[in-house]
Amino acid sequence: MARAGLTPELLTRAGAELADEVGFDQVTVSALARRFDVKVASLYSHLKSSHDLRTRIALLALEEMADRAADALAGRAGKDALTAFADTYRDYARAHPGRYAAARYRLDPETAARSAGVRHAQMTRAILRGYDLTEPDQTHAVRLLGSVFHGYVDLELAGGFDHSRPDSQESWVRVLDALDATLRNWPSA
Amino acid sequence: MARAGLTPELLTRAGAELADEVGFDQVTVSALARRFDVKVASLYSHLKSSHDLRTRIALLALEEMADRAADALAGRAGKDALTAFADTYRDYARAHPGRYAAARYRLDPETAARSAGVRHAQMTRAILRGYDLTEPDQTHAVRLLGSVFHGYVDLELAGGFDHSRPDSQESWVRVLDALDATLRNWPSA
DNA sequence: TCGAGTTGCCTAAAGTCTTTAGGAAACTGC
DNA sequence: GCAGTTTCCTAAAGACTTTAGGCAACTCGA
Repeated sequence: MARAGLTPELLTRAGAELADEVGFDQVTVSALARRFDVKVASLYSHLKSSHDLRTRIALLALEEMADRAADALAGRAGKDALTAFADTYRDYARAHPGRYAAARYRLDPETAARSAGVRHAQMTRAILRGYDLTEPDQTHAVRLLGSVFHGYVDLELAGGFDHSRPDSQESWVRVLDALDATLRNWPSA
Repeated sequence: MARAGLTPELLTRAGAELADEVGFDQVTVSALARRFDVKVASLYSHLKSSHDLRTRIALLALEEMADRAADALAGRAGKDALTAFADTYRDYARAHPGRYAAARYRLDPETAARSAGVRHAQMTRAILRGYDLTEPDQTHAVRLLGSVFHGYVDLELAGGFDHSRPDSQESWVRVLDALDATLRNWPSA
């Protein structure tokens, strides 16, 4: 029988597409096998387990987001950098909801340390260089930014802002305005 | 054979405990049946489906959180109300991670409209009465608060702040300080 | 280019979970 | 105490995960 030419990378990309189409938690080894017209057991030559597949998709999503964020950040500083960064995050989530959910998949500490999650943290700190914060306030601010970005995008994706006025885009802009103001006037302890 | 005396309410409570012990996505009809020493099919006299079980747990969690938040809010205003509200949210999540995850389970619009989620929104608006915001800024602020609370708690629960200094409690306090300052000096459009 | 070794896909099978159908024992109320 | 209802059961089918073992299809050295 002709070989299908599967590789872990190919399966991961297809898994990411599947996630965007049907949701990250609907990504199964079975569904992926179906997509390649191959028996389920065959995939186990390339993937250790269902968890392995999910982890690979998560790492892919983190990489993609970090790459886009890095592009967006190039040559920007201050509020300009803040909004560019935040927008890539939100835009990615809306274009790729399954991948975004994947990026929130719980990784074990070693995997997380080797992931592009580290670059995210570095970029967040880079943005804060445009504001006048020193440790430990900078760390507090990193956590605030992470919370707002993740929280807003997550609620928006869950449909939380769907059926109320004003529309989400408007709130997003105003939330970023508020965040910028907060960073410029960070209250001391 | 003696009856087990199951009811949807009993099963929901047990499901919530199970969620806190093993995680919300590990809550299955099978595991619940095991816990009551009863065959799986028996539970289908009380629950429509696995989705029904999850929905009930979600509604329970939303109720519990709203009740605690209402208690915490009684007699408080301004920053005092803000932190009390935020703390009940975070404390609940840390004490009941499975239930907290359940509260984020996607409900269909009608169910959501009948859920305690509505009370959460009302309480958030009540807190903002202590600040000087009018529509549509109040709505933007509601969304900001929801994002920060949810985002922070979610990241913290995912272990995002585990292995770095300063500890999460300290950041939480400073984030709430910053949020209070933001609301007091909300930037106009 | 041909044989040896490796790899990739297969069948088979066991264990998990969900859900429905249909039956019998245990309750309920008249 | 009997009729009707409810609750739990057995049985079964369908989906997903994972492992074991087999054979065909590649790869490479001689």
